[in-house]
Amino acid sequence: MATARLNDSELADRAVETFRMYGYEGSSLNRLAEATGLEKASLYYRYPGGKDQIVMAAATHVAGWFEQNIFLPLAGEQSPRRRVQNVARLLRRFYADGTKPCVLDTLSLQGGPPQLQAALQSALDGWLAAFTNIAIESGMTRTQALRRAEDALAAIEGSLILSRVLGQKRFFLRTLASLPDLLTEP
Amino acid sequence: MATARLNDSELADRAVETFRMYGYEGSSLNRLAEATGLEKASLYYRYPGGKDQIVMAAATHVAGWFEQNIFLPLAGEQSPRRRVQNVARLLRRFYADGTKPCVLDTLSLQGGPPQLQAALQSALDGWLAAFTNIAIESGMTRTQALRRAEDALAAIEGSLILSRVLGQKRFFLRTLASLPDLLTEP
DNA sequence: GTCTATATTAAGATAGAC
DNA sequence: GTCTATCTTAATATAGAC
Repeated sequence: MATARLNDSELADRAVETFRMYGYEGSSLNRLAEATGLEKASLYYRYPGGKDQIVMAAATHVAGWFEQNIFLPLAGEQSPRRRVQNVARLLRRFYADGTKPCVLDTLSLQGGPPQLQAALQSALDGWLAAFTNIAIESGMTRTQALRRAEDALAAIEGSLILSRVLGQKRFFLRTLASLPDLLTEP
Repeated sequence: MATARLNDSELADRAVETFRMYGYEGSSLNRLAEATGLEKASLYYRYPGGKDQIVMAAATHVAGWFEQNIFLPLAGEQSPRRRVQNVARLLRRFYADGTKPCVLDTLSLQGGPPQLQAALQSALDGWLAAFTNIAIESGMTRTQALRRAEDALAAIEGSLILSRVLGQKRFFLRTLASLPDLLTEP
């Protein structure tokens, strides 16, 4: 058997980059083929279910990224504040200083397979829980911590839109800078 | 000359509804025809430039809606707080309690004509200016007012995403409820 | 001004060679 | 496992009747 040009993780990663920029409907197989360096037929070999299977693999891959770069670091050894600072740094890279959209936004538009919405919901739920937990650990009540987590998530997603539409990174970067206080100062 | 089934305003309104749900790439002429009740050929008669012209008309129409339902009410006669409460009510209807996405989000993805991004940027700039002005009028410094306006916009856009992905209106509704304090309490 | 019918291009998807 | 070639369907767009 011939060896694959890209492993599943690299392949899903390229797919995520395409879906986050163009959305589900805008991510044609031609664009996905170009982004991955594979021909359309090769994509069908890797994902017999076609575009729907590719987008689900992309969603799963992003959920894994959240696991590694948000959930795990937030459950680490350092002080809560340092852990949040670390996560903010990782988020800054993932969103390229606010120049790249969030898949939770992009892929939650109408269109795509029904399970996709469930996958996005699950990923966002996990993210909210991770933020809530670090806020509780920082001394907040459950209610207050939940509220801070929701505000933080909304601020991240909202500032990404402002940064994208106005072409200015400062909105997103400022939100990241506010994260430590928001999540760890009761 | 035969009389049009829909005037330009009604037509643009249906187009906006389609674009906000499906984005630019997902809004095929078939979907636009279904949403407007016109055949594709009739859409080309009204908009010879095709889909690109339709999306620009939609963007212009939304900018007009902002003018009428945000800028003008915020420059009204009542107290600043009452004016913001009024705008919050209008926003609640426009976003259907947080169940419908914002075109500034949906249409700012990759794809579509280049002028579209300029139109969205201009609409968002106007919205920010209107929010900033009411905050200044409420006694804030220019710097503080600008900051509050940006935070308010990001909170609106971000909470719309949370509400959409998690299927819960409360995120968006809570943001609307916080608007009067955010924009009029120094 | 809107329609039916049709042309043209791109999208999603498969077959079979290497 | 990836490719070229091809099929089928849907998309954008136009022609011409009413």
